Amino acid sequence: MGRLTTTKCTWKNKRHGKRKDHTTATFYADLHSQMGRSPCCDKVGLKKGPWTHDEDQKLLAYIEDHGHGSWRALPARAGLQRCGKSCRLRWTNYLRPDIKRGKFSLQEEQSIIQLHALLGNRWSAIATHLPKRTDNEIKNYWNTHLKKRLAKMGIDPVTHKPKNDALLSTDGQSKNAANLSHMAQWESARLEAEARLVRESKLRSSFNTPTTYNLSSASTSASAQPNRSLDMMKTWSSGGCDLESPTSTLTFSENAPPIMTSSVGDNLVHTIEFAGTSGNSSSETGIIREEGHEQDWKSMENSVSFTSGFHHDMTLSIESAWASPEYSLRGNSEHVNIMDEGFTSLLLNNSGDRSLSDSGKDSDNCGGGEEGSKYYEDNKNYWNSILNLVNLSPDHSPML
DNA sequence: AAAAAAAACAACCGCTTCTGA
DNA sequence: CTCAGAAGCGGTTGTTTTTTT
Repeated sequence: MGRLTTTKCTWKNKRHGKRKDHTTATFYADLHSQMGRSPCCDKVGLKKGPWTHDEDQKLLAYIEDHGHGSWRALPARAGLQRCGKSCRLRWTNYLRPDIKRGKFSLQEEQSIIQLHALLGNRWSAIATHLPKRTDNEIKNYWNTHLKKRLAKMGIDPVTHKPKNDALLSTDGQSKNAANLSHMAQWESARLEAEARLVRESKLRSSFNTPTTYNLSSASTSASAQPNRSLDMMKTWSSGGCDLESPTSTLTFSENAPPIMTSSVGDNLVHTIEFAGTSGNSSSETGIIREEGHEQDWKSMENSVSFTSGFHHDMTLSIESAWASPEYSLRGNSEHVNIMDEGFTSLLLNNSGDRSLSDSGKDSDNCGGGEEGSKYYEDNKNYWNSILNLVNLSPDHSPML
């Protein structure tokens, strides 16, 4: 078969790309400890590789009775021939009762993409906003599904911009992209702080509880946190043209209606409904926003055309972007405009029947003309959508 | 039906960060 | 303030499963 046939006793040195046999690995581990870096645990005689059902049961039973406490000490106490780190990973990524497994919904995928555009490969931060999903699962899903799809569309999965974006070096769009990037950095920092607060809250809430794992207290502790997020972003967004980030000139206008609301569902807490039209547009195009949407996207490939303009529903715009081969293959002017804007900009285009050729023009000055203000209106809407997304999250995020 | 290739994902490794003494 | 241990985190590997040839 075509499976990889590397032997079980070899491993690859990541830094040097060389394979070493297990003996050599052990030697290097010993060397490491002699050089001052101690191994995470005594690996002699410890089992590696896939967990058996029996091991899972032992770990589950132990944690149910005693909590995990010290991971290092846990394996011996639980009667497992594993290192503590392996136990922690198994628990965190697989056995924990408050994690959801199975296919990602379309909404979850969109959240991942949005958050990745903001945060990059910071999977734990992203996972904070995707309840019941682990960072490892999100990371795997990104690497095996989403990244490839973006690449297929000609979008750089790292920057979320078209791969030919290098051509746009001096115009307003590039400046705007830089502004978005600056804001993303700020938001990223904020999310980190927020996650820290949540962790602290968790610690506080569990301070008086026995070592036994308590799902209910863990999962609700974040709710007790006052919603203190996004103060800075709100300050930005409320300040109009006079307010700037330390480095950005991106501004917002006031009094725009929110474009995104959220609801809490059984399967997905952050169901993102964009203002007004999601239901209609879904039914119009036969999109099913649930499990198995991969099929739906494929089926859309032959039915969605960008020549008709953007849909009211931002969600649909994204879906269309995913699904339409024309999007990535056509070479006409409309296509160029879309590609110039980039994938992230697709998220901005939620404002009705706006034509493609209007997008992204004359946007470097604040309030400079109708199109410019429209453009900033869209930017504001985009960031509002992100704000809503992250604002809602702490109340529903699982404790990690 | 068999082989090969691709996809999927659990688990590992090692660096970084946090925490408490 | 410093240090060591513990835990967190992200990149990567390796095995299994599924799809294609």
